[in-house]
Amino acid sequence: MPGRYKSSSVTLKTIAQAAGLDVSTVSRVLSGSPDEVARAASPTTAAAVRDWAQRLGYQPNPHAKSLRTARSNLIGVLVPRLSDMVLATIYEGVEEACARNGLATFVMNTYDRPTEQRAKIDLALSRHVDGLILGDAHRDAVVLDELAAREVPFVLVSRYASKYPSVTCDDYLGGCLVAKHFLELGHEKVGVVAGEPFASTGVDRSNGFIDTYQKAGFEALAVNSSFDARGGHEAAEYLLKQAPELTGIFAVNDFAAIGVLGAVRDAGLRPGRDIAVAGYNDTQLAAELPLPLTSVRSPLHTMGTRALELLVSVLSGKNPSSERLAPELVIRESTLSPD
Amino acid sequence: MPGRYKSSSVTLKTIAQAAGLDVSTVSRVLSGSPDEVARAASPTTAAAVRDWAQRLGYQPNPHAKSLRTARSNLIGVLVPRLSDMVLATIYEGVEEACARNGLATFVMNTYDRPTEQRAKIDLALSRHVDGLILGDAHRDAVVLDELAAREVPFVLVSRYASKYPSVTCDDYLGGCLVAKHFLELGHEKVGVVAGEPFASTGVDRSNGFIDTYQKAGFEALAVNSSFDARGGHEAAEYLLKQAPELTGIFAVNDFAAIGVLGAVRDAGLRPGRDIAVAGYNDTQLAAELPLPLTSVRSPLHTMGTRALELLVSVLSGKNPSSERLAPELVIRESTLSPD
DNA sequence: TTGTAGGCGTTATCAG
DNA sequence: CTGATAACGCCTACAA
Repeated sequence: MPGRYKSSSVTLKTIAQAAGLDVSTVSRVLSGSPDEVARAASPTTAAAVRDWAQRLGYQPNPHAKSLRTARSNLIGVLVPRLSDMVLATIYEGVEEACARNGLATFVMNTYDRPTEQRAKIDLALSRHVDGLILGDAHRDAVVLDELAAREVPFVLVSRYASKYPSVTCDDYLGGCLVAKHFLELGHEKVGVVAGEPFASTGVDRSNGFIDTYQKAGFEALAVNSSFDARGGHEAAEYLLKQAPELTGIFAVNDFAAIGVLGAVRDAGLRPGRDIAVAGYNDTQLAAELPLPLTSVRSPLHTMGTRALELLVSVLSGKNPSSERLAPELVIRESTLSPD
Repeated sequence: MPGRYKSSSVTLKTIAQAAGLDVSTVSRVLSGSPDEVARAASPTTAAAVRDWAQRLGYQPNPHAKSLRTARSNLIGVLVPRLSDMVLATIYEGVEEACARNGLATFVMNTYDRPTEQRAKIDLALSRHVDGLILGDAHRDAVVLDELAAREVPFVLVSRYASKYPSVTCDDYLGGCLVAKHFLELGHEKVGVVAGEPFASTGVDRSNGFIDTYQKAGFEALAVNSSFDARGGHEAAEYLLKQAPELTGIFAVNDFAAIGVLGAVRDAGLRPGRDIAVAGYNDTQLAAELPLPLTSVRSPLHTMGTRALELLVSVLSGKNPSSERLAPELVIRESTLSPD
């Protein structure tokens, strides 16, 4: 019996013996809902059972329970990578909501690679999770279609795809907010560091920005990038070479924006003075950078909790609709009026 | 039967019927080690069983297995917070190593609060994890002592405490490396943003730095801080007010260092020219900042994998010794020779 | 209101 | 080498 430790091996049997009752009676008291119990056991025995359970420190064995009920109270969570602070913060919300609902999670990184996505999904399913929260959805929803075909309950978070239930930020609106801000400042030549084309986040943020500029009669220059600092750096280098006359750059992610700041400085420009830079997500870092960064705040923690609640609702057989949370522009020194 | 989906309900029984064998035989083939099988089943039946298992897509039910064997192949992982890129990267290593060992993890945030630590430990134990990896150890090891008293197998990662098995970076050495670098550059008046006093990481890094300076005949000024950008900002403000003549500041964490950069700029100083700034962990960000940051690289991913391997070794009844990985100084523009 | 009797899918012990 | 049998802890008809 290797690997054992003093776990509470207090079982229903233990309590039954202590209370001089049958195991089934004990089970009824301990697992039923309040009113179920009321109808199935006398108040005195119920009290006695609960008392013993408390005193002995009874903890139901989750494996036995899962085996019996075919429900594991386990949720699989897939993210591109947890070392992306954005997803990690969303996960904090998921975890909190899980705790409230008596659920636990398996979190796994998929690095936005479809093979990994499939592999990790299978891993989660082999552990018999009740459902999945996917933070790594691609716009072409092939993996999701497969999942739906297997009738696995799942919800998306952060990114949406096809018509699957999701909790996202209104990224299009977020992009518009930045564009309006830039326009008010008088920036006419602007660029967008647009993120990965397979993620709805980057695409919507860029489109919101670009469309708003178009309506105002200007063309915004866009280029894709990875969501990290390096990606932002490279993309901004490209933009500045392509169009040195730019006076504003919107990066769809704070980390990319940091890379943009670096590239701007490398080009001999003063971010905030010569060129406005804005990011997205209002990461903790944004406010604390040497040059505080204008950014769109998205309710990351809330997205996590709502995603879990959405999944719970799906698991209970409902067919809830997706949710889109409101972004908010936070203006800081990285966007000032041009000289 | 709510919340069910097409899970592979192929059981041993299914295979036994298909192959015309007994369940116990099938089990022996499918669960034993290669040589155990060789002694317990004829090659032909073994092949047949494996063939059917493959063809039917058999997946053992982890709950049944856990119930029977009292081993869950589940690991609990506690971190201060996953939105700290450092811990998230360590976790990536843990996850990878888990996958290799057929294990899965529950990751939980404890926010460095002892009550949360205890609560999350209990949560993990109630799920019958086989062991724990703790990334949130405090130097006063009270929670750990409790855990040890309950004979729960666990290892520490990132931080160490008391004599419990751990995988860490040689943080003291890391601090020394920075000090030597600063000394070579001719900095005599220096400060340390030392992080939280309850974390061995911050303490060791500071001490390594301070001791090296002391040996060289100089006094380094130290102040505690939280590990994030805001903490670094506040700490640096304090240091610069206390001793405006400082020409170098070592922050024990890259995020704190970013805060330091901001404070330095706020004070009208040019980081990298007027004052050297160094961080720790060589986060992705360090290289991409507008002013690239000198930092000590710690093998985060490896720390994660080694921690899991250490735990596996503990679980197999061994008494392995702790491991301390080597840091490496990465010099960038934030530390140049003083004018 | 309580007790009895399976069975969820596995593994382990015991005969044959 | 293989098959019967029991048990892990829990839930739930069904019967009393």
